[in-house]
Formats: sequence, structure tokens, C-alpha cells
Amino acid sequence: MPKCNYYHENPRFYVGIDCIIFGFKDGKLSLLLLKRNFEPSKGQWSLMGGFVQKDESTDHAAKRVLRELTGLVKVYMEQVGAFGEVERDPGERVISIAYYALINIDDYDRELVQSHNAYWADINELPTLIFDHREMVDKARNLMKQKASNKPIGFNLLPELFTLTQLQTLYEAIYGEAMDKRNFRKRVAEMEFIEKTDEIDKTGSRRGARLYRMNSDVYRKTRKFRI
Amino acid sequence: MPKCNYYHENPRFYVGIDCIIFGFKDGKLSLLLLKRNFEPSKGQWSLMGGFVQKDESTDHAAKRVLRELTGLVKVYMEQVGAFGEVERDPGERVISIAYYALINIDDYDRELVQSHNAYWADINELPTLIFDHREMVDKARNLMKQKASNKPIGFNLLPELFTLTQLQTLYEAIYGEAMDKRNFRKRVAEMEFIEKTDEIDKTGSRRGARLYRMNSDVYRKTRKFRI
DNA sequence: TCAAAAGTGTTAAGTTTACACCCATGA
DNA sequence: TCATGGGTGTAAACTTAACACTTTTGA
Repeated sequence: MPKCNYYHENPRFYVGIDCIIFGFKDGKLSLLLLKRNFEPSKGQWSLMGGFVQKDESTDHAAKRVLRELTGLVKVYMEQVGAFGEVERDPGERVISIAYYALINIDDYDRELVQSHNAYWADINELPTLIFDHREMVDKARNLMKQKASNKPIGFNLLPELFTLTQLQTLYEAIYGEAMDKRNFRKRVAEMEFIEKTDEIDKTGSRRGARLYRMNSDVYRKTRKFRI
Repeated sequence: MPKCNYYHENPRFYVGIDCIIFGFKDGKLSLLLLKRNFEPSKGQWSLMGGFVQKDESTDHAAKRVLRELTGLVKVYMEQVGAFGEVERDPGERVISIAYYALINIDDYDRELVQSHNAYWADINELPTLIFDHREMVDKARNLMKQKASNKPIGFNLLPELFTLTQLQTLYEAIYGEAMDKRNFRKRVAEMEFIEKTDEIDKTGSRRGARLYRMNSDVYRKTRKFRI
């Protein structure tokens, strides 16, 4: 394929990556935010970000940025979209691509997160964020909610073994509304890939609660999910 | 806001725009495609595209690109997402942002379209497209289908006055499946913003069919839509 | 007079919602 | 023994799906 001058008439742009990192902490949906200790906007809250590099796809860049903050690899991520207002970043023209990630809050590298000056914030009590990051968060949250209602992505936010109460609390946090316990469990019982294990969690109650596990192989056979 | 060297360590990229232009033609959902008479990939089919310029947002660039092809302004457009594989455009590294547009097929500037060597193609019989354009189309189609099911965006594909048979045929084309006429009309009757007019369309049948109109002001009051 | 599209209701099936009590355990 | 969270079923309300005939008119 010959290089062609047509391209070179056009301007080039910094392409940023911003990550909306969801976690499930103390029964609440939370985001991992950075208190910036660098300019621009030092001291303010922002999403974890970075720039796309020459030799990497945007999806790859998003995974790299997430890894730089959390140490995690193989994380569930989805693109939220491109944010391209001319003045969105007051420092320079940057076109940014937002991604959301769902991580298990027990797994990440705490030192790495600490060294970036990052903290978990309840999604319903977010501080003011720089630039258009709030818009990114809102769009990510809506997309995630939509997807979580018909694809089993929520399990990425839970430990491998979880109780049905944890699962219900998670979905209540995602939807922002209470659910009926019996109706919820009826629906779970219909999904064969949510498997009962032999184990009991004794930490949440005196009686103890049955632990369940998501079985991806079983899910692949039916691909039916609806909570 | 001081400029800061941090940005300048990073590479810059051409940022492309690609438009998935939906129309409703002869009872079928169609896309406006270009038979490229320029390199690279001359002679092959592609989406209408362009490049983001210095002084415009990506949304603005998408509207401009659409206007360059169709002459239309104030068109319904939604972003599909960013496509950022390293080798997606074999000519140069280009990160492209795809948008879909819904246009009324009676309105566009035919000469302009002709001069770009563009043609309507039935969405179910698309030719092979260059680069990752097929992927963009598939993602756009899914997003549009999803959105059309709970927001009244489909009316952008119809003339101002339309018959219920046209409306049903449109939704059958969007969903790719047949619908029951009586159930369909029952649902339409529940939506007050789909208003019966005094006019009759005599072109589609001997008997003639009642023409309807979408009233956006009435829609804004209820915002209930479900087909 | 007949072909072709427009228009019109009812019933059964399926889904969703509402709701309250007993169980097991450790402190 | 009691406070705490875990676990369980049924009936009513609502929504969705299936289904067939009459009307109008121009050729």
C-alpha cells in the first residue's frame, strides 16, 4: 500500500485514554479516582488517564493505563466512546477515549494505587471531577447498567465465591433501587450457570450463607441472562 | 492554564470520521456507500469519511462530513465509538471515530451524492467494505436497533407524514423480523405523540391509508416510547 | 367484480410483582 | 434466649402474543 499525501494535509492530535474503574466496596458501587499531584489541575479529582502510543491500539492503551494504576491484567473493559470537544482539556487539544473497567476490589495492587494517590469514592457521592470526566462517568454508568442487565458482567465485581445477598446488593447498587429478595432468588435459580457450591460464608451472619460461583462454560451453552 | 511539557512526550495521530448513513428505501433499511475513486483502495466500497480538523469537535466533524456528502444539516447522529487498531488503515495510522446518521431518503442533495460516487445499498446485501468498516456498520446497526426500540428516533427515517404500514415496515426492517399488524397498531395508538392527520395517502393502495405525524412537543411531555 | 392494501378486538399464555414467615446460629 | 441475616411459595395484576375477517376503491 503506497503512502499517499492525502493524509498529510490533515492535523494530528494527542489521543488520550480515561478509565472509569468500577469496584464493589462495602455494598456500594465505587470508582477509583486520582487526586492529581501534577499539573494541570493539581489537587483536583480525575479519572486515571494516559495517552495512546504509536505502537498500540486504543484497546491496548486502555489496558495498559489500567495496569499502570492497579497492576491488574485480564480485566473486563468496554469502550465508552470518544470525547472530542475542542476545549475539553484546557492544556492542549486532546481527543480522549473513555473505557470502563470492572474489577474485583480484593485483587488490585494496593501499593501501586497508593503511589498514584488514588482512592475509592462511592459513585453516589463523587467529588467534582476535572474536564469532562463527569460526563464520561455518567455515560459509563449508563452503559454498564444496561449491559449488566442482560449480560453476566456483574460477576467481575465480585470475588469468585459470593452469597446471593452479595449478588443482590450488587445489582441493587448497579440499578440504584431495591429488589425483592424472593423474586431475585427465583431468577437466579433459573440461571444454571450460577452454581451452588458446598461452601458456607460465616462472616456475614451467625447462620452462615451458601456460597455460589459463576460458571462461564455453562453460561456459554445457553447465553441466557436477565436480572 | 499553562502549557505543560507532559503532553509533548506523546505521539499525535490522524483522527478520522466515518459515517454510517441509514436510509429507508423501498421498504428496506439501506446504507449510503461510496465506491472509492481515489487511493487507497480505489474501486472498493467504503463508508463516507473524513478527518477531524484543528478547530472543530469530533461531533462537529461528523456533521461536516455528512453535510459534504448529502448537503443535509440538522441530521440525527449518534457516535458509534472509536476504532483504534494499529493497522486498521493500511495507508497510515488513523484512529477513527464512527457515527451513524438517520436521514430521510427524500431530502438529500442527489447531485452532491452522485458526484461522490455514492449509492444506496440494502443493509442485508452489503458489498465487502474496506478496512474495519463492516465492523463499524455492525456495531452501528446494533446500537441503532437498541435505541430505536425505546426512543422515537425511527421517525428521522420517514417523511413528515407517513402511514402506519410504512411505520411498521420500517420497524420490521430495523428489527429484521415480521410483526403482527394488530398488535403493532395497538401500541401505536397508546402513544399520543403519533398523531392522526386529516390526510390520506392514495399512492400505496386503492383504498388509501391514513397519514400520521410525529409530534415532538407531545412526546416531550410523556417521553414514553416502546415499539 | 375482484384484487390489493387498510383497518379492526378478543382470548390465552406468559411474565412480573407483591407479599410474610420460619430457620439456624453465636453471643 | 434473642437478635441477626438466610432462606422459602403463592396468587393477583399486568403484559405480550396469537389469531381472521370486513372495508374501500380503482382498474
